[in-house]
Amino acid sequence: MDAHKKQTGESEAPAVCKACEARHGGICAALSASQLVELNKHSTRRKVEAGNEVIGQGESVGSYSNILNGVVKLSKMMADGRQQIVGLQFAPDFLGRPFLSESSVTAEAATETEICCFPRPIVERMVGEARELERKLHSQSLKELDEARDWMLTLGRKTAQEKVASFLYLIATHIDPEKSGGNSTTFDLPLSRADIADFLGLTIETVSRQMTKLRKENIIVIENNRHVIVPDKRRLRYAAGND
Amino acid sequence: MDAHKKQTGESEAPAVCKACEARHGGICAALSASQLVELNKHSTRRKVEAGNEVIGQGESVGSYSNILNGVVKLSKMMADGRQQIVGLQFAPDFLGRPFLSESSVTAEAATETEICCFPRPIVERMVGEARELERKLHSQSLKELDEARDWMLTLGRKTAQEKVASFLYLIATHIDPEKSGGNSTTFDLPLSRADIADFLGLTIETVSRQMTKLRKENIIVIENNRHVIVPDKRRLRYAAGND
DNA sequence: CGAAGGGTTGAAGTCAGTCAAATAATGTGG
DNA sequence: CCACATTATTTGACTGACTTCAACCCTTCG
Repeated sequence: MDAHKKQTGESEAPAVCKACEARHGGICAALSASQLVELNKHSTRRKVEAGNEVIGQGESVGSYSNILNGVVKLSKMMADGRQQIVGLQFAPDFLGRPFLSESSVTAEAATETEICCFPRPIVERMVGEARELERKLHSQSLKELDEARDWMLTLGRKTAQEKVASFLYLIATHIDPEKSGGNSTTFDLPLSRADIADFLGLTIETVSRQMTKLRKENIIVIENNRHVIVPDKRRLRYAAGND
Repeated sequence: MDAHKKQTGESEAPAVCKACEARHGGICAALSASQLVELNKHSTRRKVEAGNEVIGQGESVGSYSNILNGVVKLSKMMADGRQQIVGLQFAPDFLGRPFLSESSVTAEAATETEICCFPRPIVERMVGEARELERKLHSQSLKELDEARDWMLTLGRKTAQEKVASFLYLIATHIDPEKSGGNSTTFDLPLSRADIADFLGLTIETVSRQMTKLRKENIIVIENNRHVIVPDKRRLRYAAGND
């Protein structure tokens, strides 16, 4: 059957892609099978350990990539070292901006992360050819913009308590491996207290205090510092000030 | 000459557009002369007084528009009334998101503003036809995303003093009617103290106090509460923590 | 003139930051 | 597997930046 398709000029999606975590929903979903084959020829899977940079702020970008699993944090730093995480990216998000060689943020793996890397020229050619791909990139940008603006409200107007609850709620609704059947969830925090603090515009100590406060109010249960159980997502959402 | 062009099927840009403030740099720059004529047939100029809504949060959008002059603020509000301005838009920015009927923010004129309105269906058809237009919209989204993330750093990590300086610097570099020859500038604040507070995640009082502090440090001169003189933009930039 | 809205200023209170120390988790070499 | 070093997190006491509450000023407008 594969042979037949090849004879007629049609191509099947590469086997790696078929099994790919990011095949659907990601940028690749906007490509035809033959484009996928083309892209796949030059793409390489890469494991990035927690804490390693994917793209440096103001660095020239050599390649683009899709997140296959794990969490990538986007951050900005001031001259004096103050830092702010400006976004979190999950599978199957696309990293990088075709045609813009400079990145305005630093992208760093928050957890152990797997990415699928594409060389710059290939991606840029494909963006030119496949309109669907451009649309997909545009819509991801819009999604990121909405998230950024939501977070501005959190940073500017919420209390420390609400900020921490907002963060936990964000993770609960993004990591969520469908195990969330009903109103309860469970997950491992992808970020250290220091990262959470940088995301929320707080200090480590305040994050810690608010976590224990949420724990004492039975809104969350914490095991091993990283594992969190949310018995009732609505309560968490409420604590986050989301209604 | 116009007649000749019409005979050959070519068309000239409409007169209104030729004189338009947003003709260059704006979305219209991505359109051919004939598309411009087409769009112009259905577009209407509208004046919006300061304080009036252009698009409501969660409201269905009846039309899109270009800002011709003035400043539009994008804001979000929490259930209990706390508010955060998540973006400022200047001419020749485009307002609205083709194909998305719901807006996640409220757009309100901060100053008296003139906009050029286009009916939804026309814009959406054109986006489908003109790839250049789609690109332009995408690149405006990316610009807004960068601005949003810059502001996240301001909201999360800067002091009240730096926030106010950042705001003034932002305005100085955006209003800037080329009169800024060298290092000094002058402008009228497009936002009230209340709006500035909502933009910076502060209270009116804190904004006021920081303004007088900057005044006493001779970084700015204030006349009539709204008119600001910046003798040295570099000093303001420094006060904003931008290096 | 008096009312109303926007802006400034002052005094007191509070939330989150800072500094410091204790405790828990993680890793390393023996 | 243990003793130790190292790092991450929690907890406490104190400080300080920003908020809150309140009064006041100034301009505008009926």
